[in-house]
Amino acid sequence: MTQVKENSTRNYNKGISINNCPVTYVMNKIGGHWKPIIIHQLMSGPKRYSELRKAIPEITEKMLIQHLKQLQTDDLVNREARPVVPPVVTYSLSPLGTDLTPVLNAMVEWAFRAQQC
Amino acid sequence: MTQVKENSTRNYNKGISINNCPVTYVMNKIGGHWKPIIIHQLMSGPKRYSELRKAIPEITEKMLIQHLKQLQTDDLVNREARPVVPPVVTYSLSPLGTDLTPVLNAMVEWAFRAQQC
DNA sequence: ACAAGTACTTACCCTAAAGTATGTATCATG
DNA sequence: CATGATACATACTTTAGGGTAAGTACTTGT
Repeated sequence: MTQVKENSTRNYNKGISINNCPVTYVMNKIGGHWKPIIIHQLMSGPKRYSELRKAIPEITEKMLIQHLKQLQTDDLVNREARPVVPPVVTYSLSPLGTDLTPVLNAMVEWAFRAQQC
Repeated sequence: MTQVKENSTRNYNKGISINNCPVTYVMNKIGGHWKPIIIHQLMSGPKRYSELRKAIPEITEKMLIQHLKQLQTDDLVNREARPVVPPVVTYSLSPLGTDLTPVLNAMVEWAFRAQQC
């Protein structure tokens, strides 16, 4: 029975609220290797699961659905499943997810300015 | 002798350039648990090492200097050491680091909009 | 009857990032 | 002569995130 350390920063940061640090809050939502890439793909319009896989060839299926699920629970993407066979599942950005555009744009702008120095 | 898998996505993402994915490029610079918090602290002006420690009580010294070093090599913060005893070391945002302000502001704005929904 | 396509699921492994704990150099001061 | 203050360094451990590989359910086409 291995003890879980409740008061570690690791655990603390998980439940961090917007009031503690808004930037950390955002990082928890869109941080990591894959989430920004997935969001970026969906910014060019809704896509089926298989289309996302083709658009991001390096991602594994596990990572793809795992992050898509997380993005759903965070209300950044919507999932629409048509009950046909073979299944047709379409993912799209929610209004909240669409609102991320200025954030990602600011990042891209900074990235190019950083490159020039 | 354990083989290192050269062609893993893990390794691939490390050397990712701005041309592949600007957002991932930015994430590599300011992502993680602590970097945004440190940058945010320095946005209110230069601070000594000990001041940063007091301002971010949860961070360990190891994490603090480790990320300060990384931020230096990425040219986001400057380090100024006065050769006195006891030492006086002051950290401040570089011009490039200061340029991150719109990015962090966009994040904060989005965070508060997200909270209302 | 079996391969193919779709959208997942699950079990197991590996590593990088984060955390813990302790040590170092220098000098002023009591 | 030992303590305190500052700004680190370093060895070891833990954990969360990511990766690999294989399996599932359902139906259409051959």
